[in-house]
Amino acid sequence: MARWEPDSRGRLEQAALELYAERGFENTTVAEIAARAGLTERTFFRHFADKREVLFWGAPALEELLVSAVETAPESASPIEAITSALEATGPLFEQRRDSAQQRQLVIVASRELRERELIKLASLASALAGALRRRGVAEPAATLTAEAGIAIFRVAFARWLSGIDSRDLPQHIRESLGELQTVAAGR
Amino acid sequence: MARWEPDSRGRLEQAALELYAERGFENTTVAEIAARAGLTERTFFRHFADKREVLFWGAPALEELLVSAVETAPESASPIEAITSALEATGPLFEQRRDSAQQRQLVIVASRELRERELIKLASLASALAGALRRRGVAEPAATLTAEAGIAIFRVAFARWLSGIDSRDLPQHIRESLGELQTVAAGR
DNA sequence: CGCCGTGATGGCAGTGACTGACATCAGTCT
DNA sequence: AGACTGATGTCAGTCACTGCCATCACGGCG
Repeated sequence: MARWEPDSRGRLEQAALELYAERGFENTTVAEIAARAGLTERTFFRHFADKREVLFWGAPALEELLVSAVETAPESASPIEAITSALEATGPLFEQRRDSAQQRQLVIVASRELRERELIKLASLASALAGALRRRGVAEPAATLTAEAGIAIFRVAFARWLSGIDSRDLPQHIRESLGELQTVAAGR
Repeated sequence: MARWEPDSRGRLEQAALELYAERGFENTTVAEIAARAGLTERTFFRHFADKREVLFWGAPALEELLVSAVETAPESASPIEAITSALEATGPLFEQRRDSAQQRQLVIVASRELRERELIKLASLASALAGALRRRGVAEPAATLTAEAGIAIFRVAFARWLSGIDSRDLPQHIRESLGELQTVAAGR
């Protein structure tokens, strides 16, 4: 028999999400999260750098997916097209877990500290995307501007998709937000 | 005679910037900042909500300036034009203090916590700009997308201006970044 | 003239996030 | 069997941040 229950990291993630949702991020202590997971505070900090990070374990995989999608986009695709199609490729990753994504988003928007953390994750994503564009031969500042525009598109599309304002799927929202951005950028 | 030296808030800002620059944000305690300003830790927290906020006292004025510039832009101006011209209007505000803006930016970039705080300030700016656009009759999601695009333009332009890569002034960099964004958005 | 309210500050105890050092011990390797 | 490893626990310590109460120059007011 194993010495400890398995998947302590997953139990910590689960416990943290539950508690943040129940009583809010600010009103939850790390000791409480650890207790619910049957562990101690010290162990929490061995798995996560801080109290916020426990909600963002998916970021590295998302970044990897996006970057490789940009890198494998057809040579002929324009920068904004490469970024947009990469964003669309994240559809399956989110569509399955719409409910949990929604709950997580509710928790994040309810806390300033968590919003800050989300923003820096998105900024890191933008920076990685800009790097991938540069590897495709896109010069600065076009690479950075395109990546930032892509993140803006994603933010708007993701929010609309989560709000369930209509029944379109995430890639459709992304495509539509791209169109909107192109319209406003053109000065219409 | 005054009971205390005047401008304790300003002294705290000054001391904090100096110490963050000298030994880094992480290696500076609030007690040290307060001591250099001839005050106590408790007083620091009466003036600033936390250790990061001391670097961002200019944000409300910037937001006010940008919002009123958007609101007073000519009726005929397109949304992106209204935002861009508002951003250009911040030129004088920064041009005078280029050196201190540069030092401040060095401090911010060196610390993850400070970068997070900067990002949420910019996001709050974007949200305020989107609100101003809506008051001009711009619908969602165009308002949000235009505001976010404007912030991206500003970030790129500001960084290039600070880097001193050439001798153009901030409004010129903003105008140029707008052009770049329009080019990449169009799919070129 | 003397009393009183006000506002900025200091002092102090307490909570909670996070860290470093060391101990424990089931399972594994040799 | 004995050494080794890796995940966990224990504990003390630092520091950000908060609540509460004390202090006291200043300005007004009777």
